[in-house]
Amino acid sequence: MAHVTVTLPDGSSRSVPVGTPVAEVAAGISNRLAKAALAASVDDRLVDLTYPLTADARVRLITPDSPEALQIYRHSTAHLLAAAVTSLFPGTQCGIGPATDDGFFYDFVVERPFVPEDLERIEAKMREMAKADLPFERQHWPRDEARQFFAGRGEPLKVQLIEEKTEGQPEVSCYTIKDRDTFVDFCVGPHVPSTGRLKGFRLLTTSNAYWKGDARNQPMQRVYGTAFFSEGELAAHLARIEEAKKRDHRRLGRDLGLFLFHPWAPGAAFWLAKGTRLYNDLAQYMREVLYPAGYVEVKTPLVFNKALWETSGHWGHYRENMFLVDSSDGEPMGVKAMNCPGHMLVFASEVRSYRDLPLRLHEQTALHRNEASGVLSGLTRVRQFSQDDAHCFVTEEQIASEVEALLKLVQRVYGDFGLPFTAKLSTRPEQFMGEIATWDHAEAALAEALERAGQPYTINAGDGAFYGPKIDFDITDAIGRKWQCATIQLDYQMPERFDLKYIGPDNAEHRPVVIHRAIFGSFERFIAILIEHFAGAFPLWIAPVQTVVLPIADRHLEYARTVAADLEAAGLRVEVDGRQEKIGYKIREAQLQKIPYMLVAGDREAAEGTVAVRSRSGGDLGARPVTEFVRAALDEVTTRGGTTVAGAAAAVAERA
RNA sequence: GCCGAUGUAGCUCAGUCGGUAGAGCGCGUCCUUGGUAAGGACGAGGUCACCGGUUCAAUCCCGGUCAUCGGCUCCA
Repeated sequence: MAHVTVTLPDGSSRSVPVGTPVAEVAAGISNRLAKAALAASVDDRLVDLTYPLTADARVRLITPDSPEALQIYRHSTAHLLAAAVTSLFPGTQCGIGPATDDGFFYDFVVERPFVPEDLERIEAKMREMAKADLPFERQHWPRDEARQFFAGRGEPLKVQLIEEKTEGQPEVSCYTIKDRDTFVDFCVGPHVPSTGRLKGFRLLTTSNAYWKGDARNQPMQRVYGTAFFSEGELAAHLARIEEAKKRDHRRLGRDLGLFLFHPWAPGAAFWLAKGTRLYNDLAQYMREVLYPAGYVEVKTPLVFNKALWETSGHWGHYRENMFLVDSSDGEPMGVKAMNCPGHMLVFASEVRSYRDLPLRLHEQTALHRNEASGVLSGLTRVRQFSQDDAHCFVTEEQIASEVEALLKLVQRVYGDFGLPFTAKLSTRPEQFMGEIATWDHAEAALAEALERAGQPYTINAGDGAFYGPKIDFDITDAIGRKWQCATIQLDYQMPERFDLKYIGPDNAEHRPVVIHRAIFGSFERFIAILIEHFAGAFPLWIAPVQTVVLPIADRHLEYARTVAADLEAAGLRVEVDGRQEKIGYKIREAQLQKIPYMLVAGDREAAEGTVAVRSRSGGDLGARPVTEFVRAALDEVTTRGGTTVAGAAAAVAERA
């Protein structure tokens, strides 16, 4: 019998008869591997364990530890869901059911929307089918036969998928799960060998979706679920969802008196006293970072003539997202949705020399974008917001060094907030403007800057903006969620549209390049992230109220006010809780407001010029002279104590 | 914008199978002056989101509007 040679990841190889399923290769290595294997990678293609080896190949078994494993496992769980649904609700049409970042979903066409009780029934059916350990069987069908089969079953969506995905192929693959009925799904796979492998899953919610995500198409019911290899990991994930709910900035924003929303201004926050404090402090922090880095701050108009937006190109592409207002002469004007066009006008307002470059314009004024009503959400998706926006006008040659400086700013700012982050370089998309040589040069400049700044990054090929490549940053918060905040985008188009020029050393006109960049992104969104990251327990240096003085009895109120005045004079943000309540009550309130330090003032303290310090996270620290506390607190502010991820985790551990 | 759900006191929520409503917390007054996470008594708060319809009667049923929440990106 003919043999093929299998090469394993460790470089070793072995010879097996032609047609041997990869599962047997696993069995030949070890029992443990055979039991753990879910699928395999053959010459970098993911396949089932039943896949027969017909040629020499590199083979890697996929086990729960493999990077691809969870995705396969979740996709199989989605199939199990579909099998359960079609079994319980005959006549249901299936759409698609992919794995997602933290679970899976499957879309169905059903008679009536699912209710929570349906989910319970479906999940119970899934467990029953998992317990029965039914095999996922792969079949190869002639394409026409498959089309007829699904058409005959009243599954036109599957027919459509077959037509779109397998054009020109003689055969298509389907997977079956045989229960009382046989569930058949058109699917490229791979899948785990049998339903018995699926354990830690849970259905979460249902929602509406459309076929192919297009509202003009067939409405469908989407069932979301999540799945992990073990019950323990599943429980941890569900706990994380609960934790995220507790940290929801919309709830904390109200509880902590930071901001509110009103139905009469949808998508626009009212910043209350404490929230404004935080907002302004962040704005000031950013100025203190940017001014020494050579930025100048400007304020440009909020409302512009149509001509500006026509020149920038936004009138054609972005108008439906802009608020338009009438002017006295009847011409519509656009409320600004971004600062760049205004900054182009600032640049163009003078003759610029190469000696003036880089010119860095920073702006924090409000922007408005008319987001669809259904997408508004807390501070993370709003209609009115401000960015820590800036545009750097540079020469072609300055790109790399300017971006390197920017990367260092990003590293510094996220470091100050204790937020870990990753960078990704997005390169030329299929639809792009300009010359390929220019793009190549720009991408090389960005890569060079990343290397020089010592910034690890991944490449997101083809994901750049049509006007230039970019670097995006994802920060990871205290409970592991990723948020895209900072961005650095090269733009060759906007200078072109506004016919920007500078005079070079050769005394000729040249076109500058614009770098759009933001580090926080928007103040609104960044504050939302900070609230959720710190669970509302801000480190001292950004806490809107840093200390509260708690007099024990009325006779200590005067002393408490003296203490507060001292703290305030030292630059600390302080309140006095002079209400006629017991000290335990005041402490409880201060803890719930997540105020970093509580200073108890009674007879002993008033007599000795001390305060009894209680820390939000560390409890009673004992009496200390006021001056000593001030010194320690100011030191903590300067060093940004409590900002690290570990500090945030400690804050979480505090009683909620 | 689309689909679904929700909207009752400042907050969290009960409730009314159609007869205009309640709790806890918070708030106010009084008593209490208390030493590290809730002292006590009394009291004030509601056009039951808004507009319209059905009805003798609507917070409840019907229609519309607004807002909020979950989705609407994940492509065998």
